[in-house]
Amino acid sequence: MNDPAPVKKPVSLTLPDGSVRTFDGPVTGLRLAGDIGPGLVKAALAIYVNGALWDLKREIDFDADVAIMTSKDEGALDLLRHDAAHVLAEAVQELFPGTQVTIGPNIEDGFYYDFARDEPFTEDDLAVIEARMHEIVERDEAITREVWDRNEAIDHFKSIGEIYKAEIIADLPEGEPITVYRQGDWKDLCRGPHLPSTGKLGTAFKLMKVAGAYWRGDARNEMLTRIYGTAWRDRKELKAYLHRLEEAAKRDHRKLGREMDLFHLQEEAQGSVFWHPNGYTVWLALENYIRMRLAGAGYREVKTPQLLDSKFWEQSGHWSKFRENMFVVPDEVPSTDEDAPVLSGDSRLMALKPMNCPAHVQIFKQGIKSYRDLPLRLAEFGCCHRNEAHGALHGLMRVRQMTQDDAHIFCREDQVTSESVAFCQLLISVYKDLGFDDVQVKLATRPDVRAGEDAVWDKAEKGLEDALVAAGLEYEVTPGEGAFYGPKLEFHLSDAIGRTWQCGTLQLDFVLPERLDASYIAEDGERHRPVMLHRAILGTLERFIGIMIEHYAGRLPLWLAPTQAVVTTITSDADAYAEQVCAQAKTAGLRVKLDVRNEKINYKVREHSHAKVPAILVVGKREAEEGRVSVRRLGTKDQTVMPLEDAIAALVDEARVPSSTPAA
RNA sequence: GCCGCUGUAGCUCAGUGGUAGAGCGCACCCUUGGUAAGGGUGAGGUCGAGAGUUCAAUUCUCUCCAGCGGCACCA
Repeated sequence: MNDPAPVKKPVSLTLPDGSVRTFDGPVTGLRLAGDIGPGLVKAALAIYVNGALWDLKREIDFDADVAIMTSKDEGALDLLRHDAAHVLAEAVQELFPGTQVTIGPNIEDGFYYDFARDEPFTEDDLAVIEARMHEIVERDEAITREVWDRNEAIDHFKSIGEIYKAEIIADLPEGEPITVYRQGDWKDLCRGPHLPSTGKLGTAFKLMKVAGAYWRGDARNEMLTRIYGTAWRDRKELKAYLHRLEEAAKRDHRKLGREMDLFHLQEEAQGSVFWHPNGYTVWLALENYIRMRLAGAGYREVKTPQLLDSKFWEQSGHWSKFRENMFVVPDEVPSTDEDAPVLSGDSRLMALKPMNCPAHVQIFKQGIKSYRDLPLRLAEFGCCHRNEAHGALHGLMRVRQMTQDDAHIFCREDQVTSESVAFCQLLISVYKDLGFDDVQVKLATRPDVRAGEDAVWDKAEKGLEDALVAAGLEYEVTPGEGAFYGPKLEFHLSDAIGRTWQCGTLQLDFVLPERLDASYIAEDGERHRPVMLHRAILGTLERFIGIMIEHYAGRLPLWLAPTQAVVTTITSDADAYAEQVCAQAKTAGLRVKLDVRNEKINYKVREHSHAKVPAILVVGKREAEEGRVSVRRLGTKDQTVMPLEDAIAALVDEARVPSSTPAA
């Protein structure tokens, strides 16, 4: 029996300008482009069909709103980068037979592909692979989409030794079409869409680095070898991107920390910071600012022990949940005999605190608390130690000894929302004072394994959400990412190269008060559990200062700058006057240094500019005679000559701590 | 912790199977110069640590340590 000839149904496509083109049957994006103009065939990369992105060579057999994507479109880069990942994979499999492909998505600024190979790639391989990628682009291999049967696909990929691909297919939801993209002799399972041919990728790509990455992002799985690359529309964009990376490297807080003499790290205390006088000046300015803001928001500052007995941590739950991150110390007098073992026998175990919360609960528990005492807000610049994995350490951003601007709010359940709102408002106000407007906010909701009843979680999550809305914050929900004891808000800031770091946080906790038996007497005369809010604005002083250095490229606002002004001379004739200027500025409360070295003014200006000193007060014979100073501000070449008093007054005004009341 | 790379003077980096070099910085001398490097002289290095190969190792091999880039973890 013959199939009846398919009835050709006309297809009408509506273009973005509203015009409609009708074809006598199914039509590809490519044909539509040709119908519109030959230039478009060349420029077209893919086509939007009712909002979904399709391959140009896929037949459209129904009426639809369409838009042809060219490299100018937003989203074109994603497509380009995804194709670059495929070309990378093809190149790798050509060059290194037996290498398995896994996944290769586009990411911000580029793409990567994870390969399974006994021998990991090294950076030397990149040049060879990249050269092969260029060949594949030159071959201009046609890329075609095929829909496969699920089981056939699994069998096929298994048969060619691609067990990861087979696993991916097996895990795809039933009913999801299995699409395989063929480019030349090479093929890969992929959702698509893709460019019509490899030639469309162009030459504006570059392989950047190799790295290890766990299969499916799980450390229990085997490690794959990942190749990162970047891809752009044209060479000019690629060059601009590489330039951007170079510029970002100049703002690296580790580099600036050295250049500005702020801090250093050394291997005998890895992960713990040696703060130099300059850096600690910034620290103190920031800490005092936060101290002022907290006092204004009704917090009381406390200080709790560093070293606590292991039984304390057992009670808090840290011993079972967090011990691998804790520094444990035996409480024993070490042997003074050089040849004897340092420690012997069985001593009690102590641990350096990794968090402040259990200690704050102890303060709460002293005496009997009434509902009238709530909310009780206990703040501490708490120095904590966490034994972070070696590979996690990163300058100031990830350390082992950290000082949090920590506080715990003990309150009634009905106070959770108002406390959360107040916290968000405080946080935003602080970030604004510190120059950060661009904050990524995440609401991490209940994880699968959790303590507490769902009704409580409902309330807690809603409380946090309400707080975000009340504070006018945009946020993203990260489901399942909350702590086991409660949901949390995370406030992320970006570093110089776009990596984001969590700084502020607000976590609701219904578990710890229970575990440590904290209670208050309510109006009904009964004992009730308080709710605990763990919260930090900066997160840790270390990380926040690291972020600030990069954010400001070292050019800290005057109130935070270690040295606010340098007074320097043209010739030694003005030394006496310079000393007077310096003394007067100091008296006015400025952090000022005197530089009367026998060096040329060019040299001294250059040096202090490199050190990121915000203001240079140059004095020569003329200024000395007139009681004036020549002010040169960092980042400009301008010089303003003004009376000494005016210059000092202006600097003092600018150096005022934000949100502080001006001196009367 | 896992994968890759790196480790030479205070900093940035060159270099070599026969124990090392530059620029900047530093010290001293000359220079008193109006807003991003004035000139000269000099002092600095167990070439990350340990083992191995070798007549000889900073150089080659192995182990360890640390740093860097990712992954995982996380403020």
